[in-house]
Formats: sequence, C-alpha cells, structure tokens
Amino acid sequence: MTQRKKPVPLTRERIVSAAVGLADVGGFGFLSMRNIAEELGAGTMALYRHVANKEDLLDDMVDVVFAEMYVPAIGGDWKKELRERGISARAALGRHPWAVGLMETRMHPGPASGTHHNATMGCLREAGFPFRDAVHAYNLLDAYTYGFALQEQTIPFETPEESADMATTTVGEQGDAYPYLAEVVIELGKRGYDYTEEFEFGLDFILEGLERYRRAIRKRPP
Amino acid sequence: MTQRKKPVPLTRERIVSAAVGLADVGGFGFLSMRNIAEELGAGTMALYRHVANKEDLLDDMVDVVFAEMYVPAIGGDWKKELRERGISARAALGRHPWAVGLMETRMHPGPASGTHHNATMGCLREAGFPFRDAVHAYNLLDAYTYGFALQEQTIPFETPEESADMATTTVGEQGDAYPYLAEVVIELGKRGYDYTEEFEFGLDFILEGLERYRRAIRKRPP
DNA sequence: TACAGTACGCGTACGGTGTACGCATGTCAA
DNA sequence: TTGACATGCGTACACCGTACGCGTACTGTA
Repeated sequence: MTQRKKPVPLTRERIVSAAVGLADVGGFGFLSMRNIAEELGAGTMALYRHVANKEDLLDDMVDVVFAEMYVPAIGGDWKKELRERGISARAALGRHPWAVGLMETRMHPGPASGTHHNATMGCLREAGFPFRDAVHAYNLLDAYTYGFALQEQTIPFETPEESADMATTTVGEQGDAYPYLAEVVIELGKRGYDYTEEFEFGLDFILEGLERYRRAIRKRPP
Repeated sequence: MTQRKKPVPLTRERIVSAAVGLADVGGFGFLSMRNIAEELGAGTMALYRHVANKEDLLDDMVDVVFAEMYVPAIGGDWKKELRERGISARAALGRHPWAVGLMETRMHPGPASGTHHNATMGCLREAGFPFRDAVHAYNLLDAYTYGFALQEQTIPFETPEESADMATTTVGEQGDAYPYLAEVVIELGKRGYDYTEEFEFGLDFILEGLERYRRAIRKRPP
C-alpha cells in the first residue's frame, strides 16, 4: 500500500542538463521553469531548491557549452590549436544556438569558461605575442567567431520560402534599387551558401594575418 | 464643458521612436507594449492600430539603427569608406545596445537596411573584389563588428565592483589555477581597457589584410 | 443637414512568464 | 520519541503579448 515514490532525486546537474536539452530542441523561448520542471516530472518550484533563479541556471548552461569546446594546448602549434578551437566553438554554438547571445555576457563565469579562456590566452602568450597584442588577437578571434555564429543563426539563405520572401521584400519590390544586394540574393540563391567554408575562410584569414603580425614583432622586439 | 482632448494623434513613427528611446534608457527587458503606450499617454491596445505586433515593431526599430550608420560611397576609397562604416556601426550599436542581437536576425529588413547592405557590397565589388571574395570580405567585417559589439555590451572591465567580483570568481578563489586569465584581469584592471582602440585595431587589421588580398587577386585574374 | 463609412482609441480577458511564500513530507541524530 | 533539516510542491502575484469587440469622432456624399 505504502508505495514508495522516489522518482530519481532532483539535482542541479539534472536540471541543467534538462534545460540545455529543452533549449536545444525548443529554442530559447521554450525554456521556462515550468517546462523544465515538467520535463523532469517535478513541480515548478522544486527547481528553486537547487538553483537560485533562472539567471543562475543560465550561468551553468553556458558553462556546459564552454565544456564542449576544444581546449587548445598551451605549448603547442598555436595556429593549429586555435584553428581547432575556433572550429569546435562554432560547432558547439551550432548545437546550442540559444547560447550565442549569452556566452560572453555572463557575470559569473563557470569553471569550463575559465579553463577555456585561460588556455586560449596562454596559447597566444607562449606563441610569443606580447600581452597587449595577445589581447588584440584574442579579441579578433572571439569577436569574429561569436559574430559569425550570431549571423549564422537566422539568416535564411537555405530555405527557398524564406529566401524568396527576403528577395521580394528587399529586391524585387522596387526594381533595381539595390543592384548589388540583388546580386547577392540571386547568386547565393543559385549556388547556395556553405557556412562551414565561409567560416573557415575568415578564421584562416585572421590566423594568417596574426602569424604575419607575430613574425613582424619578433624581428624587432619593443 | 465639452473639453476637446486631441493629445497628438498616434502614428507608427511616434510609436517606433518612443520604443527606441525606451529601450535605450531602460534596456530591452523594459520594452513592453504597456510601457510604450504609457510613455505616449495612450492605451496599450491603441498601439495595435499602427503596428501588427511586437515583431513588426522590432523590424522598424532595427531599421532606425541602420539609418544611423554611415553609408559608404560606392565609387570611393573603399578602405576609408568601410572604415568609417565600421566605426559608425559600432557607435550606433553602442547607442542602442538592445539592437545587437537583432540586427541580422530580422526576416523583414527595412529600407535603411537595404540601402546600407547594398552600399557596402557595392563598395567591395567596385573596389575589384570578385563576387565570392566580396562576400568573404563582407562576412569578415560584419561578423567582427557585431561580435565586438556583442562582447562590448556587458563585459565589466571598467566598473571596479564588477571587476572585483569577476576577479575573485574566476581567479582568486582557486589560487593560480588560471595564471594567464589572472594576468588579463590584473593588467586590464590596472591599465584599463580602451574599447575604441581595441575595436579600431581589429578593424584596421582586417581592412589591411583585405587590401593585401585584393592586390594579390588583381595581379593574377582567375 | 443627415447619414454612412471608416479610422482610431481603448477595456477586458486569456494564457503565458519568473518567483516569493509557506506548508507537507521523508530522513537522520539524539 | 522527538526534533532538526533538506527536499518537493501548491498557491498567489505581478508582469508579459495580444485577440476580440465596443464606443467615439472625423470625413465624404447625398
């Protein structure tokens, strides 16, 4: 009669994991405390025994994404290491699109975030970049990566419906008002748009530029 | 007795303008239809006579931000034009921080957005970049600009309180676990962090790299 | 002047959100 | 047995976007 119900105890980890999964499939807008609780078969307010509030939960979710990124080896071939880091970062952001706007805006970064940033900075410093230039390089790489991910999320070049909608709105309506823009819509609509190739072109462009810059510095130390 | 009240008729423009102002001072979270209506001394639902929904309103708000950006001259010195474009874009995004995550994600871009993108693309094409390379260049410039703006928004290097919080959280707690990260926090805490200088370094880095790339292309046409 | 048509402002209501508060239950120590 | 404590959860509140429909006021036409 006294049927014991111990439906797996709620833990912070289980909550974070469920939240990440929910945001992945349903989008950021679907991520509500009520939905998370339902996913776990628990009451909404039960969550608040394990997380202080939603912001606190988001901190941990972001750290999960950081944990999925490649951690560059500090003494290694800096260009190769940071290339892999960039590619895995974009991949992680692709798997968790909701994270893009959140990654760099957290005020309480988690351990994975610390490890990640430390390794990246270390990679640049040990490659011979003076402090200030390492900061410049870091800024370039991250701004590009997050910016690319931001744009990649929603620009609808692939689906024909959206593409057509976009085309008529911006181009077709007022014939030839935007010839260069029209070229983009038409050409990319025809040939398609390979996000991976595009991203890696830019990443390599920056890395090679940095390598040139590094060599120039090494020749004449300050 | 019959006191006429004609409190300035509501128009779409007045609504958009009030919304932009509200988001500027109160943040994106403060931008609710109720608050906009109150700002205008109108009832909430009165707004819906002029805008289809909040998404529709956001489209127009984004176009306001695009309209504040410098439109590069299509035949001119492409590097100078695009440098000014980049700087004014960052400035506009600084004035309207809520816009960063929205600029490139609109599905119904407005006229200012069209003009802006067309002029930028035209600038690159007329400078001699073949179509595909112009797209690469465009992607690099915009990803960097939006990525920088995204990071600039909330990284709290300036305010001592947040800086100290950040430092203890990521560095001080577990002594020397993140030496390279510690260096960043300490050094930038000491010397400060000039966002403008940082942004322009990266922008010039990309522009100069593109110029080199352009010259290489011109030497041997495909 | 009278009336119809229309544009506009707005009140109410519904289903969603985050979360403060307090109560109920289960487990373990004394 | 008794108390302390951690955990789960139900209710309630203030906010959100917005569907729906009603009243008012201006305007063009007869």
